Amino acid sequence: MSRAAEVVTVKDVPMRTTNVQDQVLRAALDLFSTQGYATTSVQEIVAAAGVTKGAMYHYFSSKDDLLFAIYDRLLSLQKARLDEIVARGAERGDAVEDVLRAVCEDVVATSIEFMPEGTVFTRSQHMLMPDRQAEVKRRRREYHEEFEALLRRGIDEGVFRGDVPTAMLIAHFFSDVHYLSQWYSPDGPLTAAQVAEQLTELFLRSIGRAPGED
Amino acid sequence: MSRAAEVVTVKDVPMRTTNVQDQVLRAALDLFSTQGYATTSVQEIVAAAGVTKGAMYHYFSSKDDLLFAIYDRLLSLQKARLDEIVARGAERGDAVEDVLRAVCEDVVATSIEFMPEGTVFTRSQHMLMPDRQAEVKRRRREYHEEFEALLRRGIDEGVFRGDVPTAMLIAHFFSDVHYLSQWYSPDGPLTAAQVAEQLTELFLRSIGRAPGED
DNA sequence: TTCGCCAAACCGACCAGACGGTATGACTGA
DNA sequence: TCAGTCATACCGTCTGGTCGGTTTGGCGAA
Repeated sequence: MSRAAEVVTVKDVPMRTTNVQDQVLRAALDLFSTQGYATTSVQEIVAAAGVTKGAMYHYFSSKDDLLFAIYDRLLSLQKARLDEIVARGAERGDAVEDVLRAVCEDVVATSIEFMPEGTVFTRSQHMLMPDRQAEVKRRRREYHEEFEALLRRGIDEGVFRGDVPTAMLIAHFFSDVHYLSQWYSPDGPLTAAQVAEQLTELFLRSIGRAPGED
Repeated sequence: MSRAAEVVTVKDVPMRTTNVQDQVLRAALDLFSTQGYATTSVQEIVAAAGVTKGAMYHYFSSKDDLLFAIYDRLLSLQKARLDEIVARGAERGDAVEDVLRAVCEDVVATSIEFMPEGTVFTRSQHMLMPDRQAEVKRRRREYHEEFEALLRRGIDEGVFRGDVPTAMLIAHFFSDVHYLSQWYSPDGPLTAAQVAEQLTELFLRSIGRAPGED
């Protein structure tokens, strides 16, 4: 992201520019997640954001750019959190199960917190320009590879089962993450933390070494 | 395969009408699944199907109608298969785990077979007209309720765990089903049957009664 | 303090084209 | 002749994007 990274924030100056970007992005996220990307017009976005089309096109080069900015923010955030949890686990010398549990619970909780982003992600990824789409795929793969390293370590140490391809285990877990927006509601009986804990527990149990396995 | 199962084929009659419908639906499915619903124009569909717009609008009332027809076919098919498997299990007196296993493996395998439909389903459900969308939701709920009945039976019989809400168990399983189109490729190393068996096994292990549970 | 100035921020009218959908009528087999 | 089937031409609407011009605010010079 960091499109507005170099905006110098002098005290007292209300930095209008960042505000416009924020408002537009917020409105775009809201509309994309409820109506879908293709059915939301730029006109609608700028109206909801309270700015004009001219202002929007001053900061974003295209409608596609808005979509990518949303992805970018989510991908960066989740990757940073993953890195941090893995690093902390390593320096503490935690058991691989505990690290994986922390990772899983965090990504579920974060995905709930950023559910609109997730909705847009699932529905509209194929609408991105091809190069942007490739970039998104690349960064997702990076994330999965770091996740897979944990799985492999657990398999090598004999705490996770080795009879199912890691690719399937990865898909098995991230399916839950991506599916959240299809069923979870914060108004329902379950808190985000409960969902995170229970889904993680289900996953960990399914990948645990089978009783009779060598 | 036999995707066009109930088409009545009168001898010698080239059944043009059904052909037009089929061709249009096939083309729509193909384009919707690769480009997305909103970004595919009616013009493209009829061109790919080798018919004209006039012909298409003779059989379908709107573009929305095409989308719904795709959903309708998939929902009907999977519901019918579920009903049949449950009924067969009941008359044979099979154990609930075995019935559930058969159901899970079948829905995974079927979802792989009809993956384009699944892709469209996931991406474009929110583009349907509100009443159609409600109809889709209603039929999905029906399906889930029948699935939930199996879970409840298993919980009552003490073979499935009772400490996680059934709603979450349902979501946990169907997340795998919906996520298939995001990662599975028939050209990859895994056959559909293998994926069905392994995902089902992962699910069944995660919902099995915990060792220390009462 | 005030003025002049300039770059960045922003405005909003405008465009070419594509869209979903329709009106009309020709063709065809019964 | 008549109902069903389809081709063709067309319509009004809306889209993402552009562009010439205007406003704004910070700042050096007077």
